Amino acid sequence: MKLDNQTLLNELYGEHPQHYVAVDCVIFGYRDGELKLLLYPRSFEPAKGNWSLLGGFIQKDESSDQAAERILKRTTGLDQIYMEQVAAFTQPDREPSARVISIAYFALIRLDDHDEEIVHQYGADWFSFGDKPELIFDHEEIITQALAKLQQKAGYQLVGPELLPDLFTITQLRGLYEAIFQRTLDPGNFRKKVLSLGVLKRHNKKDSTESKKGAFYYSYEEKPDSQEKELNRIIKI
Amino acid sequence: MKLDNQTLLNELYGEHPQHYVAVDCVIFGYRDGELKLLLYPRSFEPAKGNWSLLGGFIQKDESSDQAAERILKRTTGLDQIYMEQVAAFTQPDREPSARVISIAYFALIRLDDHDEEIVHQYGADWFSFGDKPELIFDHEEIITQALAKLQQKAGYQLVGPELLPDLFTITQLRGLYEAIFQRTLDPGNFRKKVLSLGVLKRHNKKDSTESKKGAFYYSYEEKPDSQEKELNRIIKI
DNA sequence: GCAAAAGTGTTATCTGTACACCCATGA
DNA sequence: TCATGGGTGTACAGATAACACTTTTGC
Repeated sequence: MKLDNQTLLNELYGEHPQHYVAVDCVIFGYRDGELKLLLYPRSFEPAKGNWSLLGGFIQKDESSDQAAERILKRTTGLDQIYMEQVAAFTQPDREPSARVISIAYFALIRLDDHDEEIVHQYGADWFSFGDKPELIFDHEEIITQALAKLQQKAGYQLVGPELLPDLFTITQLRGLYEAIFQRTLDPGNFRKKVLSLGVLKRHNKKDSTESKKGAFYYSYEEKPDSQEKELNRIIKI
Repeated sequence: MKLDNQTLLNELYGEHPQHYVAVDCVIFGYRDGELKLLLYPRSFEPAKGNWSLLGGFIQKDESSDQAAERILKRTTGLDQIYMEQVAAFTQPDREPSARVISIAYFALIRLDDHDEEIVHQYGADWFSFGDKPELIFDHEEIITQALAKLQQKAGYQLVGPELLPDLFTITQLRGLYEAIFQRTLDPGNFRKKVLSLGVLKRHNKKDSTESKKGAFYYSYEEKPDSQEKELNRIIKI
């Protein structure tokens, strides 16, 4: 107990309670036409061993963004991951044994990039979105809201580069969008739509693993003036 | 200091710090064609007397939703107000003298409903959105994000009933939307769009204060099957 | 040759937008 | 009667969605 520090604070806000504040990360990945979710067996009580989102507590001098980055880095070995805040979850009884306020994030990571070693060292595993185990506390609800946020983001700008390799085909990109929006999309119309955004650059190499004809690889091209075009809707929700 | 309680918690999460967690409410109103904002002179140190959002600390057994409701009720006398979480603001130095995590909300209230007495008793005042004073801490940024959230909501469903009287004209509704989106909207097109949603009910009474011809009053009609239609976009952001 | 994905083209329909135009009425 | 906002109609541009069709190549 840091009583000295506590005393200082009491002069200002001392009559108010303090709370544990955690971050919980919904980590999305994509492989084989399916949206994946990284889940962990909880390593400490309560609910030790049950499947859970990746989480941790906010420390004294870090923001929730920093805490989420720190936790993600520690457990997956990756940094500079795309992350976005989802919402704060604050029901007093959302954890049974202590009151913990949770600030939820979603993160998008490339499945092939990331360090399998570190992930497995924590007993973590990737689950298909449609086939996930029962989760502790309100983590199911957190995931639902995280997916809604991801759909919203993906509806306004391409989420290719965060979840796919540097080079990808339009069909792979469509597969990703079908996974995110949980419905099929017309191949021709999708192709025209994403190419019209003007942010994809075609390469001369072809991918021949998924079709006999072979499909051109594309990469995401960072254009400083491409912002405006991106505001057009890609998928109408 | 509730040391006994503290000790219990320490068995689980004791090594982690705790934080003050506040809610800050961006309270929107609408009058005379302008979006309004309810601001308070801060009643306690630090920054006492400076203009600020309405805020307060989350107590032991309440959620942030409940805290926001409690604070709003205490200061405006109103309950059952539409409120929505905006985001958590967590920069460690966002307040200069102590670390306070803030969960921001926006609230929509009808300016004519609310109890002027209670509001003024706290020295609070309504400011036009375009003409607000300098605010403490990061409250400017909170307001920016709150407006973005409001625009998003208003783009997908009518925000008439929360901000306007029970009976309103289409022109008044358009004025509200013009204030929210900070741009002019075509009168004819706006009328057709909102009426096509099928959620407005025309009354036989007319309002004659704003035009010579007089305009029909409408009210919001709660239809159980109107959900689907509401998902159509009202304003393209 | 055939199947299967890649890629292009065509068309009907819907939506957004600009704007013309009549209506009702208080000043 | 005329200015003003209320309210309706029209017409064009662009986006959406369904789907036909052609290309390429491994089997």
